[in-house]
Amino acid sequence: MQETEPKTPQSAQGRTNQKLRTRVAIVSAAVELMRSGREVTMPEVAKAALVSEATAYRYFPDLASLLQESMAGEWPTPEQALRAVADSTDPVERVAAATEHLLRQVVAYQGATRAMIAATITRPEAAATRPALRIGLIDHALTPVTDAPGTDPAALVQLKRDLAVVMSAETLFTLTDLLHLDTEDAIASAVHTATTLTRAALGAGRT
Amino acid sequence: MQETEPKTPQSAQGRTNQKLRTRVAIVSAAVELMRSGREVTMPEVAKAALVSEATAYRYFPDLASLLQESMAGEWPTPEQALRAVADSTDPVERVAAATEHLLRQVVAYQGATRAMIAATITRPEAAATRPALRIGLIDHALTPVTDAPGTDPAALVQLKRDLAVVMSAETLFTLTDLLHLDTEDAIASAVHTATTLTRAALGAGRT
DNA sequence: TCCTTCATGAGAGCTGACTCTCATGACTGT
DNA sequence: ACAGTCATGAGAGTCAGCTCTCATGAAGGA
Repeated sequence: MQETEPKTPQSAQGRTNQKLRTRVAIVSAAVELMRSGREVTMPEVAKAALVSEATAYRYFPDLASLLQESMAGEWPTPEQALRAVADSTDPVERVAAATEHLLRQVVAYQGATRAMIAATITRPEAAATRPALRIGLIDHALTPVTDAPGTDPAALVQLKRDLAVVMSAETLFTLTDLLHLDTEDAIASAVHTATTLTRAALGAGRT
Repeated sequence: MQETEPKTPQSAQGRTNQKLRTRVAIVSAAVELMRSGREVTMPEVAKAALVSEATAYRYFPDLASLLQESMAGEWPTPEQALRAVADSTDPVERVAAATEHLLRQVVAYQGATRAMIAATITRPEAAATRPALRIGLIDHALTPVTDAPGTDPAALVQLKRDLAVVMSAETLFTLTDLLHLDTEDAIASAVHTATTLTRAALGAGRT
């Protein structure tokens, strides 16, 4: 019951280039603003894109969608992110690298990420596309486990949930805003938490 | 350079009863609305308290403060929360109980909690008083460890950070909104994560 | 009892997330 | 080259979080 990709005005028909140009302009403006790390608002993006706010909303139903698409285009793929540990088959090491990468990205796009959480927390439905990034990273970090035999599938599912909670912007903000850790300590803490969970899950099945 | 407790209009001086009544009316209204689990807004609270919005803001600088104080007054103390495991000296068991309790409270006051996170995520400074609840619970759950000798202090600090991340509304919402778990599965998952971390931290110090 | 103090209400104002309408004019196919 | 389509802009409007001002009237002290 839905168009798939370009849900721009009048859904994918005629005047395609114009629409594409507009969409790109909006996303580019958003990306540029995001890179500053500051908060990103619709009015700001629209102004920077030389587009009216109304038009921006015609291309993206809400701020979250815009930020989501803009970030997705900027973030390295899981492969690129984990290039440093590409040769490693040690899940613990890979998860550590993935966690650190994820959190450093969040720090870099902190303002946009906060805006996204704010826009999403009171409308859970709008969060549908959010998990893509972390899930991709988690899965890729755990490929050595997934490929190899001998791991309890249920344990793997649980580990992924554990990591989805820990490898997150929410974790970063909990550590910095609530516990007042500085960025580096927060990242170190999260990495430690993630590796602990991974080690525990893959360690053994005694008792 | 600051008054300590009742930072009501004209800080604690004359007309004390009137001010107390007003403050209580506002908090009561907030509590009543919170109990419904629905979102809580300043205009709603003010109307329910038969007070103007301006007055509400005179007593509480922002929504977060109001919700914080209102929730704090409603939540069981750590002792009450962990009564069921009061006799237990097993940190794992106690942490499990604490986590489940915490998350069930969050579920009960879901709307207010979401509003609080929304109000807090884009203004980290305003989050100052938030961690009180979970930290209190965590500390109380870990008393058997704290009291007893033989645990690496650094490991304890790290465990508390781990748990501060996992025993949180953010965790619940990550699991329900992003991973689409239902409430019970989400709680079970978080409890599992918390116990895993506790067991790992207190298990031993090998390698 | 009078008078000062001060809590409060009413309401305007500002920002941001959205929504909706209406007129314009650029683009496209004929 | 004309005409109809449709992306877009402008702007008004709603709601919530907040801030600020001004007038009022009740509480409390003298």
